[in-house]
Amino acid sequence: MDYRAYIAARIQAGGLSREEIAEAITVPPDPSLGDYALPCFKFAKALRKSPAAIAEELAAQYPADSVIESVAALNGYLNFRVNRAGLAEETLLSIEKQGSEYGSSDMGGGKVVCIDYSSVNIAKPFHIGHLSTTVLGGSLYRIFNFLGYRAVGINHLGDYGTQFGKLIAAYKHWGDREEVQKGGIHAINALYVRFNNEATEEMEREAREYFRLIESGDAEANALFEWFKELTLAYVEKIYERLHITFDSYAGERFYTDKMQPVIDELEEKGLLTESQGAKIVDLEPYGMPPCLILRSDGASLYATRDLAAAIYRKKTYDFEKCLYVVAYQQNLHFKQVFKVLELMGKDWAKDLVHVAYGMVSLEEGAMSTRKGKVVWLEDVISRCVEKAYTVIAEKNPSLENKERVAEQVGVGAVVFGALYNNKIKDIVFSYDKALNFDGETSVYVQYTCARASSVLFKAREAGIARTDALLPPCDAEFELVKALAAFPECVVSAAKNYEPSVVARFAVDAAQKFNKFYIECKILQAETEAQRAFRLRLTEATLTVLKNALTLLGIGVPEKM
RNA sequence: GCUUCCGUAGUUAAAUGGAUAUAACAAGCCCCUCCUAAGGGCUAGUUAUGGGUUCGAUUCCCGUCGGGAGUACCA
Repeated sequence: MDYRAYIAARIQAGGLSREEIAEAITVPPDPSLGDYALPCFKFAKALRKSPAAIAEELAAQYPADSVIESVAALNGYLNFRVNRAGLAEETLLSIEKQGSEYGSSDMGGGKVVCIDYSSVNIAKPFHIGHLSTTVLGGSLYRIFNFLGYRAVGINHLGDYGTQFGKLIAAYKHWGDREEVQKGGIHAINALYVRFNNEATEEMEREAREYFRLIESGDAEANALFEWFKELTLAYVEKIYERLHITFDSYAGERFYTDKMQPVIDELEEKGLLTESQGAKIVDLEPYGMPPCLILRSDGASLYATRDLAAAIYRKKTYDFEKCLYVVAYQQNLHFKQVFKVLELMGKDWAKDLVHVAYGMVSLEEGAMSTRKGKVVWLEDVISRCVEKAYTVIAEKNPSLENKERVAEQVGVGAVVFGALYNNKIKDIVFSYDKALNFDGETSVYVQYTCARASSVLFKAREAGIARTDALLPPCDAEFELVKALAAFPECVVSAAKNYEPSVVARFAVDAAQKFNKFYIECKILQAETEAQRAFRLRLTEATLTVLKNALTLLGIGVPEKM
């Protein structure tokens, strides 16, 4: 039931449409005021009356019924109280019927949303800075699928550039096949770092030559490159598995090597390409932006050139309704330029390209720097969180089976949640202190709440208490919980609309807080009456379902016990 | 310089233009003969600054201050 529409249909005020009234209906800051409220200030001018008077009048006229039980005017607000049992019944039935699908919808109608995220660079291990794009993208992928879209996850590999020439040169000078095979990506990265620190003029020249060899299809150079790529992918896939991240495509920059020329031709045809300082550019001066570089003065393509080709390819291949780029705000200008160039090329779908920008990660001692060794590797953060989880479990619940498995869910969950809980645009200063804190507004809190609920339900089953569709008018704590659960579907929609998984993360904590208040205030198994116990068990089960759905959208597992 | 983002308790943050600005962490104090204390309760403490728009601004606009990012051949 859409309560806003229901209320709006029963109100006539100042010639406003029902939609406008429904839109204006809010939720009061304090539940003791009511469940819904209509601020009457907007009507004051048209009706030439004070908001307070209008509210009084509307309150007197409003036909209370079995859905909206009472109406009261206060401070220019019209406050509505819904029938608690009615809302509870509707919400519980809907959760019970839909189960793990509760909160999903078909609003996407099967339309495609491409999501470009994580985008690993060959030969570069993940540090903590790669976490945001990976888990934000991974969560958006799930959220859009949940809402009936067809999400296409794209890992736009960073597999093109002169750095790979450098890498091969470094390997040729200092590398050892066995060591690299054994050391994997960190061994490769060490070679690259060493090159940047120690390379001579001569080696720089070699690096450029190796890059040329890769480009011209030289067998040996390509074999080395492919080997580095394999080692990189083997490494990231392990991490993706732990984070529950998947992709539908690994088409990276190299994939577009042969797809750039047509774009350049098209730019030329459309008269957008001009020469400046020896380079080919698209002039964006009229739009207040620096030029978009398409070809360097030596004829080589650039980042923007490949992104243009990639966007066109994706539109052609997937016919997306939207294409999201989950990339740090550092690249705001780059995407503004690329999107603008596509618009100038007459691609009407350029408006469907969205740069989902997020904040930067630094360390307490400042910006990360691989060269200076100021770096926090992602796998280290994950292992430390999992270890901490294991330690806590061993201490608090020594008899728990599957300690490793639970520790993995808890530890990984904490890492993921830490990156998804706040607005994505916020910068993050990483610290182990914060990462390892499992108290308060964390995934651990939500998981713990789930474990409590599971435990109650388990004990009920053990005692042979059957599931029922018992319903009672909820008390305050019960009703606050019901309202929280009822809000989940619109939370998911809001998360998708704003490309903001934090909405779901915040929902999970809020619902968990409401459950814990209920859990403390209302005895479930030892309720006073059987009907009360049955209703509370029903509410507990529904809470568990919804919290699971929320955490699943974030890519976080839910242990039954912990 | 220009462009752009950000500025809320000691800290990290929340708040489609709405009522007394909301949580968590840290601090102090309480609560396990009772469904998991990774929990609950209590105390104390916040919108950088000056204008403007509005019945009403943390939110929108302009300025100032402070911080981040970007600003032509890296990605």
